[in-house]
Amino acid sequence: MKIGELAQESGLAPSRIRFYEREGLIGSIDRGLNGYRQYSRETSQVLEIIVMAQQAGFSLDEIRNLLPPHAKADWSKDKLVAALKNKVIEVAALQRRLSETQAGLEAVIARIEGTPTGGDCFENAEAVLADLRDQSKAG
Amino acid sequence: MKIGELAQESGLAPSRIRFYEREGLIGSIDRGLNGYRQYSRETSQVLEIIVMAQQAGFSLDEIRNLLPPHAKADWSKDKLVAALKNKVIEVAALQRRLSETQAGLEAVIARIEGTPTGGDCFENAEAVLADLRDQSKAG
DNA sequence: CTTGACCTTAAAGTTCACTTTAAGGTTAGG
DNA sequence: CCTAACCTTAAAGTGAACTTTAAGGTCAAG
Repeated sequence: MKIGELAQESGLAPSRIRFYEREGLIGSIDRGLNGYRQYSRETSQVLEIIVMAQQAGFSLDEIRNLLPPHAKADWSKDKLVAALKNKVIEVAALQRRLSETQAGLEAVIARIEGTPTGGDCFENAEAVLADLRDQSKAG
Repeated sequence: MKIGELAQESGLAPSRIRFYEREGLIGSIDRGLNGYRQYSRETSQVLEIIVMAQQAGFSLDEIRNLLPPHAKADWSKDKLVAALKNKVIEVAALQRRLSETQAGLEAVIARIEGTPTGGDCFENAEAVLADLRDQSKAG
């Protein structure tokens, strides 16, 4: 699979895939005799994980440190299981970060909406809205 | 409240607060006779909303369009809450996807650990990769 | 055997979201 | 009065994450 096809499949620009290679997020890959990169289908999995991790708020630096042994397909059973378990850990990390984001969003929504029974929250929301309104008028 | 105090309270650098003002995320505020900015206590909550929205993946451009009053007095609460809830749904979808990935990975690990260690490691790897592919497409 | 769509590299450019700098004005404490 | 710690501005600088450009090599079709 050449870089254009991988780009098509993954939805990422070829320049971006080459950039990730330069940055060490994906390991070095096979080259054909012409020097063209030859990718395995596994690579689009890796790209997918990178994109998801980014959406969860990880920097490329964090993602690089999160995906350590991008050893190539010299798959022994142990290596394979180790790599997969690594992925499990990494996915769990993404989930934790997303949960935090989720909780933060819910908290903000609750404060803005105000709760029917909580006078404190309502008062808070009113204050927030009043402040927003004041600042908007002034600007 | 001067900008340094607001910075202290909100955890944002003064330069960042001025930057948000320049960018139109917070309206221009009162100035003392000396020209110093005078903030109300609620401003730190506006900043909190901005930071939370950023963590949820909103760009400053999106946040700016979310906050100011383009129309009348009914401008922001519904719009803002709707956008935030939309983001919650997006994040939840991402989490579901990750849960599926997680379950798939664990199933694959269990399967590999339950197979005998024969000479067909490569065959195993191929089967595993096929599983991963199916998993990602099902998600 | 040329055309055009691919691929290669290194290097420079872009956008976003800030921060730092430069040059100054203000205010509280000794 | 002096100093230090605040505040002001405009403009330049930074780092992350890419993209674009320049200059060229490869390859299938006509």
